[in-house]
Amino acid sequence: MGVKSVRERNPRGQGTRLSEEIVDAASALLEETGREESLSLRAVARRANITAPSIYAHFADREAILDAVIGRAFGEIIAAVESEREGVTDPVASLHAGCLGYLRFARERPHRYRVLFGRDRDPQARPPARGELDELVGSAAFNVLVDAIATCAAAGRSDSTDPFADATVLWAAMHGLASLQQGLPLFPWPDREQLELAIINRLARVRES
Amino acid sequence: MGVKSVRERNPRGQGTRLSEEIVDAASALLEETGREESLSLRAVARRANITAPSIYAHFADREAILDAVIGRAFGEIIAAVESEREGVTDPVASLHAGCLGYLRFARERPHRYRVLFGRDRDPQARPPARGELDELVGSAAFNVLVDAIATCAAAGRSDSTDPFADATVLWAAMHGLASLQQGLPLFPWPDREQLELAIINRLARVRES
DNA sequence: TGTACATCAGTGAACGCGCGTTCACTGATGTAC
DNA sequence: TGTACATCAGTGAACGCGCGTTCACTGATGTAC
Repeated sequence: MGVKSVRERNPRGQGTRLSEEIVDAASALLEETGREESLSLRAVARRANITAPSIYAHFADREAILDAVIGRAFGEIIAAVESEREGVTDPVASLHAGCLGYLRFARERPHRYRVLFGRDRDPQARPPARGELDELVGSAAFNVLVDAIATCAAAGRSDSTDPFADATVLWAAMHGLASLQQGLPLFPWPDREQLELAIINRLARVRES
Repeated sequence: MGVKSVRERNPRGQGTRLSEEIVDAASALLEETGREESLSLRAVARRANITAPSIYAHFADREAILDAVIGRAFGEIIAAVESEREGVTDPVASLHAGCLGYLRFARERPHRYRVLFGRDRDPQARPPARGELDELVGSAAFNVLVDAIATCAAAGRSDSTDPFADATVLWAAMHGLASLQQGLPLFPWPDREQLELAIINRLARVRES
């Protein structure tokens, strides 16, 4: 603040370094403000200690920065779920671990989670790129959930006869719980873990032990 | 367009008429664009065939217009649910009717639904007013759902032992389904009604007939 | 019935601001000779 | 080893725009006499 510092220039071949620093800055800004619309190109540049035009060497426009932030957040939530499931072999325990990990990510990184499915974006603008992203990375992640339910069913631990449909409702329910809990903190929420397990067990049709 | 028309002035005592026309204009604009941020004070004024400063006689600021739009949408979804349940006496059928009505509203009026729980708003700004609104009208609507489940349980048609918690997860799941279906239209959604009934019956613990 | 006047719904000009994007440029760094 | 030079990451000024909000005002309408 006040001190006018000129950024120390990156060495030659390291064009990607600034590119990553820009996404860092945008992600940090998002985490702070929680508002997608506060990620203006100029605000991101200020945060990265850079002048606004410098960004154009790395991103086509403001929208492209947002795409990069979303892409990174996608990777983060997938990693969070996978790390939670790591080493868990029991099918039901594995389903629980993954789902609880998903919900934990949404709870602990609310702004990052929100940007994944918030969909505040102009529907007119670049639907192809957005669609591709969602289809590819999203469906890959979704298939993990389908498999988890199918594995439970194969092991006789779930009554699911349509793992795809059951995964769909389970995912929708988890998303709804995550969204509402962060949107309505004043609501008198019952015990969180009880809600989460009720959703998982009932929608994945887990057999009562 | 191009034709500069001066608005025909409202008669004396009818100050509320313009007030309603402003909310009309804002709601229409929201329905068209689907983006909360496109409801700029000036855009609303243009849509209402009014100059921007005229709005200040009726609303304190831009945010107040949004509050009015949200308030109206709340009334609309409550009316939609109630009209769907009207005349249905069977407890389970009544629960189904209300929930399907909720989901139908979300599907047919996606932008209005989104503004209810979208929560894209500055968390710093006027949390008290927002909180009041949510607590009062929101919890009244929510209690309808709790009662519906409790009635099913009392009639032996549901195994719910905690209607409040079950209503919470059911609501969250419905919200998630509504949000995702409108956010990810390219997802290969299974049969909609099957999903909806699965969510309702499993989370409200409706007994299989 | 006729006229003067107070009311007040709505206007139009102006302000300062942050925005996205463009353009010509600068100057440290690595390389060729 | 020393020097001239091309590269290119990043700068700084400028553009036009829509925004929220303020201010002094206008002029049709209802009312008091």
